[in-house]
Formats: sequence, structure tokens, C-alpha cells
Amino acid sequence: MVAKIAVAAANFAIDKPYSYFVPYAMELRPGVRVTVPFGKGNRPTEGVVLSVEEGSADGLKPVTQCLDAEPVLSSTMLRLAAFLRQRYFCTFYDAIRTMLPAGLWFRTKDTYSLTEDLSWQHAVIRQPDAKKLLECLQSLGGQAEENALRQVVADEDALSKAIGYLLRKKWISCQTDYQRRTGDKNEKLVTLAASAEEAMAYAAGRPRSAAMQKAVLETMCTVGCVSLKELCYFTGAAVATVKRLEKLGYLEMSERPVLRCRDIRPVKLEGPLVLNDAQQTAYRGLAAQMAQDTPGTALLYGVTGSGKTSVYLKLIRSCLDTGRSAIFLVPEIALTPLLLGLLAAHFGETVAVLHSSLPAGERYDQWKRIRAGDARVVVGTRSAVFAPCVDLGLIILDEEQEHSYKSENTPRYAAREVALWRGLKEKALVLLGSATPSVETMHHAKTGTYGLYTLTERYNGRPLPQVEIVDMRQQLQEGNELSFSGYLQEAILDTAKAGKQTILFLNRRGNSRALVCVDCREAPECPRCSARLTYHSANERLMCHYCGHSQRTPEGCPKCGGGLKRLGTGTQRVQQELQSLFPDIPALRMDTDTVNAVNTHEAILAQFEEQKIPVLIGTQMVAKGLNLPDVTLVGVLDADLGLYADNYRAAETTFNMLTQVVGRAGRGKDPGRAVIQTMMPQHRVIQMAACQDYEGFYEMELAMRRVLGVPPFGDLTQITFVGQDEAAVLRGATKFRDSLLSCLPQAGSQPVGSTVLGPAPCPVPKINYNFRYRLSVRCRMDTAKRELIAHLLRQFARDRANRGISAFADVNGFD
DNA sequence: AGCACGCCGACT
DNA sequence: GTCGGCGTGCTC
Repeated sequence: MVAKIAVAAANFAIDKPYSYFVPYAMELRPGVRVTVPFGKGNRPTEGVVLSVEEGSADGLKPVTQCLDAEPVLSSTMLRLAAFLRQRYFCTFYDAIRTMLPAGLWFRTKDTYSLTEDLSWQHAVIRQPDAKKLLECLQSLGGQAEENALRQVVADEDALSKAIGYLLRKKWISCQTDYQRRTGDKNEKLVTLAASAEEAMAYAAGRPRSAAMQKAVLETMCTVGCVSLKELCYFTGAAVATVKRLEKLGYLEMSERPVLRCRDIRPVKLEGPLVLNDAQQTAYRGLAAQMAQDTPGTALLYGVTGSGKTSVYLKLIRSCLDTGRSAIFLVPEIALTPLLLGLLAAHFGETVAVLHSSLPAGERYDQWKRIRAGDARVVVGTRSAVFAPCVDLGLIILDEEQEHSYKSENTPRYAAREVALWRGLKEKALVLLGSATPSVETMHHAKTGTYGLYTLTERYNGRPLPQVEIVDMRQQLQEGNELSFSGYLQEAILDTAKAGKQTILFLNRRGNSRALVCVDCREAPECPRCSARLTYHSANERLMCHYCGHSQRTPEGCPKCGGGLKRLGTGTQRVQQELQSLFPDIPALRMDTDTVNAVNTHEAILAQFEEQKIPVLIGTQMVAKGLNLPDVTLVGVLDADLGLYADNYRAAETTFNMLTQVVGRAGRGKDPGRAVIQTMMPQHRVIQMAACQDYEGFYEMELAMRRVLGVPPFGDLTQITFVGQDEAAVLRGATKFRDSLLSCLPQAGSQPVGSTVLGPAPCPVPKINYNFRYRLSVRCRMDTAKRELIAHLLRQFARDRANRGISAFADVNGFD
């Protein structure tokens, strides 16, 4: 027998199914993991069996070992791996690694123990190896790790045979531990081991070059005990520095368990789920579509607050009733505690949660429950789209337009595309839900490719908030340089007087504040990247977002010595302005500075809600998912910032964000209002967001996309080249472009010729000393063209002239 | 990528 | 004569 195997050691350039012969005693099924010899040196490599077929073993190497008793991937999942490989330009193994839970990949540590049954002491054991193992176990007190047993029986085959025999006889038992990464469960704690005087004396005697040691010791003297992570963050020290001080005896390190992600609290249900007429209609349609032989895809388009969740819940119930499983994908698990509670309340034990911050071991346990069919409702972030559900009947993508559904690592898969593939192959309904669907999805729904179900009315008939656009250019002309227009100031005051709450929204991720020289306008840059360093007030240091570089904040401008001033309207500055305007109105701040392990996102929201603090100031993290009845005013301080981005989705992203934020107002009994401050009050995206005109926006954006030839009318593929030698990167990219151009006419068949642009520097041209250039290809990426790109990428990787340069492609990526 | 094979310069 | 430089080719 011959097995076709996806080999872990094969890189992109040489990846393909490799054939090995299956030794007679070995039984292999597709989907099991094996070890095989690979390459000239026959180094042992892990692999996954893709297929087993009859054939001659001529010139083939044998499979060394089978690692799984049961396949870890079903035949459908193996086909999915092949799909990922060809669609996202990665190897089989890259695909397989993303599909399986990390727990499977961690080195396992098997511990064997003698059982109660000591009858072996009197039995005649014909296998000498097995006898030796028993004696060894007994001498070690009845328990030993696999490595200890290896000392007794060196030969791998003989060892596993003997262990298998003893396990069958039930004389020994096996316990498998998955060695988790440290930090998943435990956190390293640093304490001062010497007296403060001693430590300071040592620090004082150190040369200038050991400034970091000094900084660490000073910090430790004042705080006494911190986590290693925090210590490094605050002082900028490397872990090695702290370790050195530990060796010298000034510090002590210990571990303490990290707070586990808290369990789901089921919410109290107020009676059975009752749908209103609109929800009922949508549900009936969806249930009927789900019952079809090939259910296809559906879009549930429901304005904010129209109660999509109830429809989801009812549909999941109906899916479970037919004996099938459901996957429910959400953009970010941290933002959906309420949803998790609801699911737990409705479906109880059969719910499994999968997300990236789950400890590897736990994720693996959930994965096993799902595969065994014990968990039939899977909730999770994008990677949950690979959940090994038994008889999948439904995949829901809530807020389907969210960027977090697209992976930023190899393979750069889009959960939506994977869901569509699975839906098609596993005959499951794919339900995309959104208040502001992506233009592509809405196009498919309108042209009949997807079923379209609409919820137009807000639950309980609450009206949409009333929106006011304020022209900030006019404010500037009138001499108002504050972040708040006069109109917004009044609105905040009115709202506070009425005992209601306000959310102020800054249109940016985190709070990237740069320091700028007041004289030469230069900002300190990262030495490794072409990016400004951002100032972190928590540790008073400058840090780089791209490579993690951290340095002490200089006294003056490194170029001219001038004074450094903070730039940009950070949440902090907004808070200060607000306090000086209205000293009596307290405000909470939520951004990367204030959100940490203790003050979680949820904790701040809870504080805001329970203590009825009048104002919450925040970045994008406040925009999502919250549902606070007392918030009647939402202020967007800088609505147009997202529109300056140079990708074709900028308008869509901004529109979605504004619609979402505005929708936060007036969730309770009282009507809401929103104020949008902008430098471009006439901009159509802002106008349409203000009147919540999704239809208008959709029509306009669709026309634009048609002209540009981007989704849904074409694909935009970016091929990025990265390497230390800028000239070589540019040369490689140019060569790639030329071979692409010479191949495209033959491969292309569409009337509008394909366009290849570049090479051009990426938005961030240098990261961590690596230069980045890219080509943009605008044409429909059909299978033939994907094959061509894959072929060229392989050829590129094989070419020795391109040593030190890596190339990767991303179709319809987000940057 | 990693590893072997192979063909030239500087060493005991 | 051989040890080791890295240029070239292959990976079942």
C-alpha cells in the first residue's frame, strides 16, 4: 500500500503530496498523523495521510510511525485543507495547522503508572521488554515518564509494542499531559530577593552600560513584586536582564496562576423565545431554506436593534431539532458576553466556546467534545469556522462585514469564504447577518445568489436616533480649537442634566499618539521600522506598534534638540478638555491605556452603566455590541479620519463604523440623538451614515466598485515582497511582475485587460529592518489565475537569486 | 528550508 | 594528500 502524505517539512516551493509505502503491520487511514523520513538526511518529519491506495512501493521510503489511533481530520476536512492550500497560497501543512487546535501540536508527555492489578508479579510474561518495563516502573515507585522507560527499552518500535501490550493487559495506565506554553496558565512573578539598600548599592556600583539593570532594580525597590511582563513593559528591559539579576540573587522569580477566562454565566430567561412578525417571517424563510437539500447562503439584513439574535437562536434550535450541529461565528468573543450567556441559557451543555485566548489544553478539550458530537453548538471567533462538527447544518456569521473574519497570518483565510465552502460541501446553510452588510454580500443577495431576509423595524418600534452633522472647519474659523463643537458641548450638558449618559467616540484604533518637535515638526521614529514611535503614558516610554521596540522618552528632539509635544487628540486630551469645560461632569476613559487585565473592557462598561457616570470616552472598542439603555447621546469627534485610508474599502469601513456608533444611542425607552463632527460635512459617506441610509450608500458604493473593478466585480490581489536588502527586494518584485505580465495574456480571458501595478513600497515600507514592496493585480482571480500566481510564487521561492526575500500573496486583503 | 554531492584553495 | 569553502540540485 502507498500513502500520499502532506509533509510538515515541505515548504511552499516544494509542497505536494509525497508518496510513502505503508509497512505491512501498519494500518493507516486518511487523516491520521504519521512520522516519515524526509530529504537527503532522512530527518524525521511529521505528516498527515491524505489518501491510501494500492500501488508499488518501488523506490519509496516507508512510513516510520503512525501517531493517531483515530483520524484527526475527516475526509471533508482534508478536502478543505486542499482548498485552503490552493486558495490562500500556503502548504498543506500550513492549512492543517490552522484547522486543528493548538493542543494537538504541543509536545505530549505520557506518564505511565502501575494499576491496582498486580497479577503480573505472578504471571509468566513472554515479552522480555514488557517485563523490564514493569520492573522499572516498580523500582521507580509505580510511576514513570515515557523518557524514563526509553532508558530501559531503547528501540522505539519495541517500546511502543511493549507499552501497548501492558496497556491491553491493564497492568499499567497512561496519562497524557499537554505541555502548554508557559503564560497560558501561569504568569511569572518577580519579587525583590535582597534588601532595597543592598539592591540599590549594587545598582549604584554598576557602569552606565548596565542602565537597564539599574532601572529594573529601582522599579523593584519601589513596587516589591510585579509580573515579569509588566516589569519589562514599564522599564523596557529584556527578559534576559531580569534573569541575570535573578542569577545574581537580587530578584526572585515564581509563578502564579493567571485568572482563567471566566465561565459563561447563563442569563435568566424570561419565558420562551417570542418572535415578532418580522422576525417570524425571516425565521420561517430561513428554516425553509435550511431544510433544502442544498441550502446555500442567506443574508439576514436587520438594522441595529431589530433583534437578529432571536432569529439566530430560533434557527439554531431548529437545526438542533433535526439532529444537526451549528457554528456561530462572532467578530470578537470579548465583546459578546451577553450573547454567550444567551446561548448557554438556551442550549446549556451542548455549547462549546472556541477562541484564541482560550488555553491550548482547554481548546483541545472543546475540540474533542465537538468532534465526539457532545457539543453541537459552537460559538467562536474566525478559527471556529474549522470546528469538526458532526453533521453540520448551519453556519452563522454575525456582523459578516467585520475585518476580523480575515486572518492576518499565513494562510490568510477569510472565515466567510471558508464558511461558504463548508456550507456547499456539507450541505449546511450559511447565514450572514448584519445591519450593514458588506457590498459584496448585499450584491449577491440582491442578484439572487443568496437568500435575502430583512428586518426593518427596530425592536419595540424604537425610532432611530436623530443625527446632527457639525462642520468642524467652521468651528476652527470661529476660533474653537477644542475637540468639541459648541453644539456637542450643549448636547453633553443637556444629556447630563437629564440624568442620561453620553458616549464620545474617537475614530481610531487604540490611542496612537506621537511626540512631535515644536521646532522642526519631526517625530521620533523607530530605528527598525519606518514608523513613528507612539507615546505610552502608562510607562512613559516610546514604543513601536510594528516591531515592539521600546525606548526611554528623550528629553528633547533627537534632530534639533527642540521641545517635544504630544500630537493628536488622544482620549486623554479629550478627557482633559472635557474636565476643564465641565468640571462637574465626571468622565470615564476606555482605550488601550485604561484597559488591562484588571480593568477589562467589560469592567469599565459595567462601571459606566452601574455608577451612571455621565460620559464615556473611547476608541473603536466602545463602538461594538454594547446595549446601554441610558445612553441617549453619542458624539463622534472625528468622523472622517477613516476616509483618508487608501484602500477600496475605506468608505465602507467608515460608513459601517458611523452607523454602528450612531446606533448605540437610544437603546432604551428614551429617544437617542447623535452628533457627528467632521471636516467634510458634505461627504456622501458621512451624509448617508447620518441618515442611516444603507441602501443609498450601497448603490453608490456598488457603482464605484464596478468602475474600479474590485469586489464584487473583480479581485484585488496584492503580492508582497519582504527582505533586508532593499535593492534585492525591488529587483525580485520587478522580476516577478515581468514574468506575471508575460503569463497573464494567455491565462486571462476577460474583456477588460488585467492590470498589474507596482512594485510600490507598502504603506509601512520598513518593518524590523525588512523592506516591503508590493505588486497589485486587478483581475478576476479564477482558479487558473490562482494557479498561475501559486506557480510564480513557487518559482520565486526556488530561485536562489531571491535568497533572503519572501513573497506572499493576498486576495482582497484589508490593507 | 536542509542536506548531500561536488569541485577548488590552504593546511598537517 | 585532505579539510572545508559554498555553488547546485533534490526532497516520495
